[in-house]
Amino acid sequence: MKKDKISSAVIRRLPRYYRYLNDLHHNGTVRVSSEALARSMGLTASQIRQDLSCFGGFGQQGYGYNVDRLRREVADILGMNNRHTIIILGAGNLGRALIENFSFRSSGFRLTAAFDVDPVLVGTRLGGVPVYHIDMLRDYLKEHAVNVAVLTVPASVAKETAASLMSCGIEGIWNFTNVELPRDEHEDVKIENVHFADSLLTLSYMLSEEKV
Amino acid sequence: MKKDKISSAVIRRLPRYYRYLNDLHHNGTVRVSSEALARSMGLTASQIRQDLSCFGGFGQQGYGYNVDRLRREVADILGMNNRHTIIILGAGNLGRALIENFSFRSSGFRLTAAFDVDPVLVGTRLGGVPVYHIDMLRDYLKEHAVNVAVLTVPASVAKETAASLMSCGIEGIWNFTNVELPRDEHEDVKIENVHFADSLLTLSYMLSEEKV
DNA sequence: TAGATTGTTAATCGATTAACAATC
DNA sequence: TAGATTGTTAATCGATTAACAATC
Repeated sequence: MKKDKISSAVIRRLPRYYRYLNDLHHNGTVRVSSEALARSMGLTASQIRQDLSCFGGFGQQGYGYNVDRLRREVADILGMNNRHTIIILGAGNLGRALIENFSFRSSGFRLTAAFDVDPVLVGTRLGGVPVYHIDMLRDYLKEHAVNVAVLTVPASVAKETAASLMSCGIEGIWNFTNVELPRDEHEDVKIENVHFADSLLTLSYMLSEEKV
Repeated sequence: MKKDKISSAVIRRLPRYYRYLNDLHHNGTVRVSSEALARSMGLTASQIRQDLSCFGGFGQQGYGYNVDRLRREVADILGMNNRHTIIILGAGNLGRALIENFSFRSSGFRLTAAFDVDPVLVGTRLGGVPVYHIDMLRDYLKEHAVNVAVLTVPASVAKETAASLMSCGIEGIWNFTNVELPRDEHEDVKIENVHFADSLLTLSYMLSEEKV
């Protein structure tokens, strides 16, 4: 599916392109030039054209880009049409916040189940999905094709839960614990970390910059 | 406080250095070489020495770095000793997850209050902090020195809430809404975005890479 | 056709890696 | 002292920006 290796700098910008294009689309904007898009995103037109040309020529000389077409192309590049299935491990506040308020669908994922150890939660439904006991995880994964797991368990059980997921053949982990997950022999598992503390510390750094 | 302008690539790595150094410290490790740290973090020793030398010489030839000393230096560079004060706007699931499970203290922040519009929550306490009605925000900010606000409100009110914070002189916003916040005339406000969707889409991209 | 804007090649800039003298 | 490892300078690599011919 991929020609050359795309640099991670480009990849990290793709979701942001998608977000802006989606907004433009919902505003009813039909065409956009690299110049105009660059201005609104705070990038250079050159960079946008360079980035997009990694994947093909989506524009037209003298016209620019068709917003809807480009939006769909970017969605496709991001794999948003791959009907990924996702489950969530840990239905505490954070897990619940994601289940109830995050639109997995908008990113092309179908959330099918949540897992927790709390007897009060197990057997209930949250935001439309059933909550199972975490002991049922292996059986569930055997019977359902699941690509990705969201890890919102306590840090103390993060590593073992991740190991269990990997041994069941999970393809990706969206990790919200502040634990660095070892891949061990499962080198092919994709891990995307959301490190809240790293993010806040970056802000902390920015606050003390240029003071004095 | 800063000599030359530090590149954002370096800054983004600092919290990760802190995390690893903190772990080493808690393991009782006293010294570490750039070589050993690089191996465990998946970087090159050169890069670590280069990064750290932006801020000064914290190591010693023939020995390496004293873990505790370096950890404290990095903490200081990150501004973790600046006793920042933080409030949180929006005490829904995500806000509550942060209030109850995220250790602001470990990042050098003191969480002092939460704000929401839900009459059931207003007047109560969550995780040790009082919940006020969001109408009290301006008054609260007048009477208390607050550096940073966490934005966990619904997307529909994100922009106006941010504008209100900025007009009250907030220094930083930790933004969890999927809305791009305009700075308008408050150019000096630091904004750190946590875009869940961008993160998940990056994972989605990685999943479809190298397939075929 | 004339004007606008792409895709791409070349030039520049910045970040990472390599090398090594300094020195603990 | 000999060995280890830093901090820094130089070399390389990669990413961003500039320029422009192609063309809608």
